[in-house]
Amino acid sequence: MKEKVPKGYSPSMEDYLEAIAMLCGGRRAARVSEISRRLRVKMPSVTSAVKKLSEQGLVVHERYGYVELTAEGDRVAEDVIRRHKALSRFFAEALDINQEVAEEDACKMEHVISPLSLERVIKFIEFIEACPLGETNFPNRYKYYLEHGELPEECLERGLREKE
Amino acid sequence: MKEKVPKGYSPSMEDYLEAIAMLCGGRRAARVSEISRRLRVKMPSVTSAVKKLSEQGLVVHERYGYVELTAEGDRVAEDVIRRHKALSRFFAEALDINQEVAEEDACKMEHVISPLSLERVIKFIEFIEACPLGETNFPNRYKYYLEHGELPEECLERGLREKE
DNA sequence: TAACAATTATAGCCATGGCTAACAATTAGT
DNA sequence: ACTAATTGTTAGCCATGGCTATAATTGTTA
Repeated sequence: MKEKVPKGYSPSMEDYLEAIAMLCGGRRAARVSEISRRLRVKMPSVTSAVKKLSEQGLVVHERYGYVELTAEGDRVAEDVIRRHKALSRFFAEALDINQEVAEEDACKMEHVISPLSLERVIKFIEFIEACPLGETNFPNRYKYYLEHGELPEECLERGLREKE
Repeated sequence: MKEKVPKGYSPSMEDYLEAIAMLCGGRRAARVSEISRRLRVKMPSVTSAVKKLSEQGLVVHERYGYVELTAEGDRVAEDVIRRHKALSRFFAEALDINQEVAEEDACKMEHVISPLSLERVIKFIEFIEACPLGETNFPNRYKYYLEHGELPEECLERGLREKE
């Protein structure tokens, strides 16, 4: 019972937890070599990170063996993944960015976004997906603007009407 | 002529450049103590950062004197500021996040966002500001959804119409 | 089962970027 | 002009998180 309660973890440690959770994928545990490959760091970096995480009670790891998340580690990892998914969906679906770049940006931003902004990003996606306005819906108009550099007709017409 | 051409700078160094540019604000140069206060780091941290920046040709600094950006330093700083402004406007105007949190998030994300995503964020703001649809415009609908947790009428009606 | 390959760990280095404590220069007050 | 306060620098510490080189363990296979 000496926990600092709602701790924050470094981007690096969050990356390790996320990678381990993805590798475990429900079933088996993760190997050091797998984590190393996934995060594109060398194995000694993984070993020392895992050591640190295990001292913090986030993973269990026996020498030359598997790496597994503890309940707490899993909780943290799932939260990172939640942030990641929200951001990558936002980039891909709302901003119309290709999947690869969307993932890359999500990977970096997931560590720094505030809880409030995260919730708003999620609301935003919910909203644009739940509000289906056919041809005139928001994503379509936005994409038209992206492609043509000009506003679509609907916007222009109404804009003019307002002005006079 | 030994430059690595389109270098990338660390978040920390970008923060220093940004702070110096803001403090110089066109006219006078910056003092170490000002940078220290603005970034909430101690003065020795500033001294060593400034030393590094001057080795990289981004600032000019004479002992016990002022810190000024070089042309190159100014170029980099302006780019950081551009990213910052785009992001904070996006958070504040598009996601309806209060100014303070918008600034905080922009401060962190400005260092990691990809050029593509940045451009899209800018386009996004341009779009929602340029497409004025009165009561039924996108920001209004989104804010309605934020406040009520329910889609506004326009969305619901059309959504139903589509289904049958 | 002995030896080799693959995997993992350890030791120890390096860069980054904070910090404190102590010292030095500059500026201001009298 | 002298001294005190302010400002800035230096030296040196620490944590983080990479890395290489080398050692240890495990698993496989002849």
